[in-house]
Amino acid sequence: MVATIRDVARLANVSVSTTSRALNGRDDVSPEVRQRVLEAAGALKYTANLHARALKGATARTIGVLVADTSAFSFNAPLLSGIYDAATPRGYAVIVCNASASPTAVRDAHDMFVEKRVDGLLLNSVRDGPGPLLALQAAGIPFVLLNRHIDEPECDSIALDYRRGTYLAARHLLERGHRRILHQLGSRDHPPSQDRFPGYRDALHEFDVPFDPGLVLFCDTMAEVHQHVREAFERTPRPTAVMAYNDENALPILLALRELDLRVPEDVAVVGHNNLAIAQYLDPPLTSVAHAVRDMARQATELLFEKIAWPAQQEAWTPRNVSYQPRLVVRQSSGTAALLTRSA
Amino acid sequence: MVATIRDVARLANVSVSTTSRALNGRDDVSPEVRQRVLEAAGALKYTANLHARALKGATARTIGVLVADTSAFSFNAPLLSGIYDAATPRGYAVIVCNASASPTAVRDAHDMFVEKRVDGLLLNSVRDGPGPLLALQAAGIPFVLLNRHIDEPECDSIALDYRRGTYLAARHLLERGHRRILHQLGSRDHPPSQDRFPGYRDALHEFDVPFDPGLVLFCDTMAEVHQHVREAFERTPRPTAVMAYNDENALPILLALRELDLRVPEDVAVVGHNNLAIAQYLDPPLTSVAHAVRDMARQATELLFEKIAWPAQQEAWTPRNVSYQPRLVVRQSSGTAALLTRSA
DNA sequence: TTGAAAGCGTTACCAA
DNA sequence: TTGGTAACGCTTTCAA
Repeated sequence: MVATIRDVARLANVSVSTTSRALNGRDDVSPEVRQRVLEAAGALKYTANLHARALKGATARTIGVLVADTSAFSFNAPLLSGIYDAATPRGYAVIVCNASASPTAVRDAHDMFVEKRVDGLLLNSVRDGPGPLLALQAAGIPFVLLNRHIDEPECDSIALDYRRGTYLAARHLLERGHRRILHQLGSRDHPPSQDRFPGYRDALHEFDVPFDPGLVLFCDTMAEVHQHVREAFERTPRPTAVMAYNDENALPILLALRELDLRVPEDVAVVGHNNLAIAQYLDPPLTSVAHAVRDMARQATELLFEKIAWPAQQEAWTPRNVSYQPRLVVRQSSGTAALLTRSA
Repeated sequence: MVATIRDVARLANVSVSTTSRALNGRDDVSPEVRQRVLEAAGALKYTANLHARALKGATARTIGVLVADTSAFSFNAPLLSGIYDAATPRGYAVIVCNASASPTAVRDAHDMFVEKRVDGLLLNSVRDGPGPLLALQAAGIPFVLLNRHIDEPECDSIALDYRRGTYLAARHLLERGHRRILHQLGSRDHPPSQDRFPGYRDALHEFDVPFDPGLVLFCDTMAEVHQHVREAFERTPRPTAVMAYNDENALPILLALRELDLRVPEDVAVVGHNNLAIAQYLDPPLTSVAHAVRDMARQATELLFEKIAWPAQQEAWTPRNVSYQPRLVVRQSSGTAALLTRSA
């Protein structure tokens, strides 16, 4: 179907080895022969078979990405975008797998990555614990944890500091006088939800505000967000502020508040998370915690390449744990300066 | 670094060929030997090298995806998700490339896909014209155009019918009495923008409304959407309705209208596109054109697999062009039944 | 039931 | 400067 190097050699009337050297731009080939070989290759539309190259010891120039849940759109899209940005200019291809496709998806994906002899791996899921990671280490495949952390084995990780982001949001609200702050989270067993929660407690503790478990809501869908938040605001004493799990979830929250005739920010302050482009166009513009997802992914990919290129024989690699710091973007949904004065 | 089949054979004390047969579950191996081989493989954590297999004639079980622009988040995320959903259960890996990474990105990506001998290709970009497609056909790599179309060469394509979606939205507004409908689009040279526009003209024509070029706005960023739409509503005669390029863009539009104290839907009707989850939570809930992006991607992937499995030697393949029909989801932003009566 | 050998497409090593 | 040969890891004849 496709021409091989032998076809090219035959057409150019030289040996296969000379053809190989000519195609690879080596200098021990006469200009005239090189010319003939390149013409023949062009005529036959020859493209080297990467599998053969990989078998000879070259690498496949491919990295793998294991994503926790491909349906978490607004997170995964910039994540993958950052990875491509770093990988493509280096000539690396990216294979993406979905860890939540099936119960055995994580294992299947790891097996596939090893089969394909990828040069390295970015893991956004450690659902199956340290086992697969140890296997990777044994197989000599470098990897970096992407927005996940695990204590054993000690490995490289680059993560957004959700705890700190949540802390910043909560502190901001506490500073403005809020004491009953509703904390809306995603699924109970979802790592990003678990990462956020301690930041809320940190801030409460700092302001000597007792923790009320009734103010924490775990929601699996937008419809649940809407319903649970609405119910929470119908109870007394009413919360005076809400921290949304993310900016999308702020929308059903804002709807619930409209339905209850509660004004934002006069009656209730609202803070989002992730600072999507839409946040500034909401009514009122949404205060949100900005995380550099794309940058994080890019840097994780660059760290992975550093690791791939590391001469492990000569020097031991020291694992790194990079934490990306969030930034609170204050807009009107969390109150104005006037409000600040009033409640201070 | 990693065990080969010879290591396994040596440890199990059998030949390489027997080892291969045992590992591949062939039945001409004695149970006792098979057992020994599997144990040895387990002990050495043996994983077959896919490059060697591919070289022997097996396929790499990989498909490639060329995405037009990885930063178009809300479109690409469900697109890729649908592709994974179809590919992963079949044991296929997915390599994703970004066609807008560099001027040579399309060519580079095609070269890479051929080098890697992928089994098939999904193309969401035909930026470089028919040349690369002809090359693929010559190389015998099956491909399907994903939400793109090209006349020559004749090839398989699966696309969302943006023209029809835009027509439905415009007709809906015309039926409610609107005659000055602002049409906000994305970049002028962006195919999805070009696909939408004729639908607008179709509807105007059907209602005998003359086309006013001043009512079409091309915008590259959300900030531009906000600014251009605002300017358009400050001119007289004022439009009475807006069709947003997509739901995200509806947000800066709604903001511009709020700033001008124009009520939605009483003063201005607004229609979005893509029907994101957030549409129903906006204020007012946004009428939007729903497109089944994920389904389209899944079906495109399945069509690709059908093509990959096609016995081309025996029967000629007949190209198909599937058009995914949109659905208008009417919510309050385009007016109520009362309004309909009033303006009819 | 088992094993030896050939070959997939490529590159590297040596000789010529 | 060129070409023959071996080897990468695997599967598949074909013999034994």
